[in-house]
Amino acid sequence: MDDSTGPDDAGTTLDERVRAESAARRERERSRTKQTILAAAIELFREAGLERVSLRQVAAAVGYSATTIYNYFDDKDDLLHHVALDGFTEFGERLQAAYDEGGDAAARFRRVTRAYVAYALEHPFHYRLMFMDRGEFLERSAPEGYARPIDSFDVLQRVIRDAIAEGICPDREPEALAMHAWCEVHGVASLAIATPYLPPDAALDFQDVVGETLLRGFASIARDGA
Amino acid sequence: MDDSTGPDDAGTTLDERVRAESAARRERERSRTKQTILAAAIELFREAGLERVSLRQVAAAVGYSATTIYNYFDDKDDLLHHVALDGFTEFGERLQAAYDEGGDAAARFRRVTRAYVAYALEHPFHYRLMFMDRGEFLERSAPEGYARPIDSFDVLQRVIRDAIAEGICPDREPEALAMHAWCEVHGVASLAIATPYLPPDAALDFQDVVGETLLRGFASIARDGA
DNA sequence: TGACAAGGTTAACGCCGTTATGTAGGGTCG
DNA sequence: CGACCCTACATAACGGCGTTAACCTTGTCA
Repeated sequence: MDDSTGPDDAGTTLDERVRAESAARRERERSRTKQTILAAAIELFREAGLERVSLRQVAAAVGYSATTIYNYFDDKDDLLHHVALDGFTEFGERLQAAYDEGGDAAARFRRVTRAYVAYALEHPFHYRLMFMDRGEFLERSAPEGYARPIDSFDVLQRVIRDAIAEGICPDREPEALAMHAWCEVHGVASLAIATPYLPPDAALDFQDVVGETLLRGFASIARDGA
Repeated sequence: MDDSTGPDDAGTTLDERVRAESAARRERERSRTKQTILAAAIELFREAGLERVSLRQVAAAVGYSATTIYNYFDDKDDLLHHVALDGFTEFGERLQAAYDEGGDAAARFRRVTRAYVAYALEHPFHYRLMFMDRGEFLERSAPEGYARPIDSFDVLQRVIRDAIAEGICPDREPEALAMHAWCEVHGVASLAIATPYLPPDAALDFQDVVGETLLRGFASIARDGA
């Protein structure tokens, strides 16, 4: 907003510039501390999930008292939201990367859905937090600098649009079809994570079969109608 | 086991019979109290989920002190396990009822999968506990008198066997195909429960579409091969 | 009668999230 | 320079949690 921090602004006194510089430095310090706390929370969370993340433990990990966390986050929920946002960002990037490898719609579908399940298996605590325990984080507005969680869903939707364009998917609303695909992959991922009957080792191969069957179903409807 | 409580057993003294009767009565009392506690826990849980179920609150609801719960359950986890078992029983019965309405395999598939999602929507806290938060309960051995959780899965498996028999499903291992169907319905159910992007109102209709597509996919593979 | 077990109690421990309160230090300004 | 205030931390405390230990009461039984 205010650009008085520039070194050669006309109409600003030295005093004003010093003050602005100082405010900016404090802002940076503050942001750095916040990142430090968040990093510690994420590390604890990655290791052992929610049970390990208490304000007291996070604070101890960074050498602060527990109440100091409240200087940087509204409450524990806000801190967890930031942990989730960290997950959404990496998750979105991985889906995007899988999409960007190119190929036809079917190839993209296979890679993106596989990447989806792979992420869940590699980061089960994050996946739980984002899509099972605290799904409401999905539509909580993200602070500046964070990927919108919904972006991951956009990747799925683009895959579907490609598939429609290639005629291997019925010409319905892409949102609904993408939601359909989401149910697929989420079903596989979450059962693998949360129940003993779909062992994580087998889940990726299983996803291949499930995904292929969905492609067959879509193609069948696209060809012969509903 | 011991049938000495019968009124006309030869070789038992009056004393023995009185003692046995008394022991049996104590056993009944004990079981009744346990059921009372469990019922209170289930009621609290149905209303507000895990957050509401603390040993202290359950105890208060039945007029005991918190520590008394430990006379009837190992710990909080054991109590929750029993709450889950209650859910597994009703869940299994509803799937079974849907199966029992008859019809061909496709009709049974539609009804059972729809009943699956319907249960999840009606009892979201129970569904969360059973299949999302504490999936390990699925293979924890159930105490006497409780349905084996796995029985619900058996219903799905029977539907698949019927479908294979009718040729609308590829002739693969029924376990894997049932797991496939499980991923389907669990994906729909759990996204509807846990995330804001699949509204519960729409989930049942959505399941119809998803289920139909799976049938198409299975039929396509059964017809043309993988 | 007297030991004993069963079923209940209260007290306490160490966690937890959160709030109220204090304090040390630097920035701002008369 | 000194008064002030705001920021960034700290400590203490509250109520709630699961759980354990210690105690009491009461009915059973040798």
